[in-house]
Amino acid sequence: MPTPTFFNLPEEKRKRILEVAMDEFATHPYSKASLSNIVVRAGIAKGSMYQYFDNKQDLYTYILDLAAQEKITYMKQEFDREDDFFTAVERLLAAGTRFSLEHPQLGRIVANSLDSTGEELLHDLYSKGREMSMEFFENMIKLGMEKGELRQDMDPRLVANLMYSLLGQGLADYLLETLGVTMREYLANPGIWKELTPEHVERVVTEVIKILRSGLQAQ
Amino acid sequence: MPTPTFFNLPEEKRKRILEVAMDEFATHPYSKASLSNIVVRAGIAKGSMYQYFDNKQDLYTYILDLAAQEKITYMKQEFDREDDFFTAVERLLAAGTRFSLEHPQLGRIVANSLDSTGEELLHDLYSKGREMSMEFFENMIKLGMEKGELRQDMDPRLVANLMYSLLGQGLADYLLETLGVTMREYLANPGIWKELTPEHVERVVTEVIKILRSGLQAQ
DNA sequence: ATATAATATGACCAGACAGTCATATGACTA
DNA sequence: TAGTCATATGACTGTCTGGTCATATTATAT
Repeated sequence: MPTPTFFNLPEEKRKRILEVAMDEFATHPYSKASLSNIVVRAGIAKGSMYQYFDNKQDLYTYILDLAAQEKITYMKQEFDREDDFFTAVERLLAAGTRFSLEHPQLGRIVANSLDSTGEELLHDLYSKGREMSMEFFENMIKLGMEKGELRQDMDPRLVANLMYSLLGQGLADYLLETLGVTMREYLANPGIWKELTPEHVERVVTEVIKILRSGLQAQ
Repeated sequence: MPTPTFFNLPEEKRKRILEVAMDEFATHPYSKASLSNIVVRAGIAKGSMYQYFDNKQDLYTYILDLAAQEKITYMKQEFDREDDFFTAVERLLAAGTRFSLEHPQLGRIVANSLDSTGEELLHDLYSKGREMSMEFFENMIKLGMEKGELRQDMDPRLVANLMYSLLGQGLADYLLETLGVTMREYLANPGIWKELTPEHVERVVTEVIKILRSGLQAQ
């Protein structure tokens, strides 16, 4: 957690530091992100950073938490526990994809945290995030089975795993790819979002859900 | 590419260097893998490494290529272009999963290369691998559509994307998870493989294919 | 104006990194 | 034995890293 000093900072300065740090962690995995680089870009002294945060990990976890909270809030708006399974998944997938396109920086920070390989220091933190998602999915699936919306000859944990793979960053990446834009380029210039209207997102999401519902096989 | 000197090395020494380097690149992403660490563990001088390879990237690309070739060879054994779509996917998925469990080191090296975020240097190389897989999937899908095995109201590119997400490292990870083992632990002690028989893998693969075929929805 | 506390600073440190190079060792040839 | 070529070596360089700390600046209160 940041020190009280950090919260006493004039808002302009505090925001600037956060923005720069977010950009750094969105464009580099934890171990490659550079504190030295951040402080230079934010126009503050190295020592000052250590008046605000204990160390690199403290800064990172704070920022990851901010990003994750923002995404969760965004998704919760879209989630309605009264929805049937496929409607719920459709809305979650649409919301997640829109979030990644509207807030690519935050999206990347969260997405980076989902691949725990190679960051031993953060492995526990990262696992926790994955486990929470998995549990959420698993409960949705079990409920869908009880309500008779889903086939019951499946292992919920396995299905949750498949959904986790499917519903991640993948769809946003696919949409950018159809425009010939890499996520890297998009991060640097998100103006291209104009072409990716919510309707466009919705159309692709609908197709994915149709597949999730009925499979690939010809009738 | 390695220098002639490297290939002139006594086999024992050459193998030892490769083994150590593979382990390093399997357990660390490119930027975190340490040449200094490799040479110490392999018991050779730093300078010697530079008699064998131009630089770190040269060593890495060589090793990634070895791992990828090995996996491709393994998968090709299992692939039969006469198979119908779902049989082909089933066999590919089973083979890929078995490969990751039988050769976790090679599997990790390849899997690490599939996430190009944060390794700007290697971005082009990594993209090429992804594009080749995607093209392969896309062709399979188009063929399946033509043969009437698959629904034809889907965008092949989108389906290829979904398959790419689905058929990656995910299933091997899931299987390890059901045993309460992380990939990290498994890499250090692959002896646990005994519990993960090919039949076990086949059972889970069959379930995934059933879902891929007919979806999640209750009939 | 003075004293006290909060904040800002950047030179500095130790460690790790990829990569270099002059020198040493060995092996093979004449 | 002398000479030539391939190979091996590890001390060293330059650069970057996260992190520290004595000192300087600023704001607050008396």
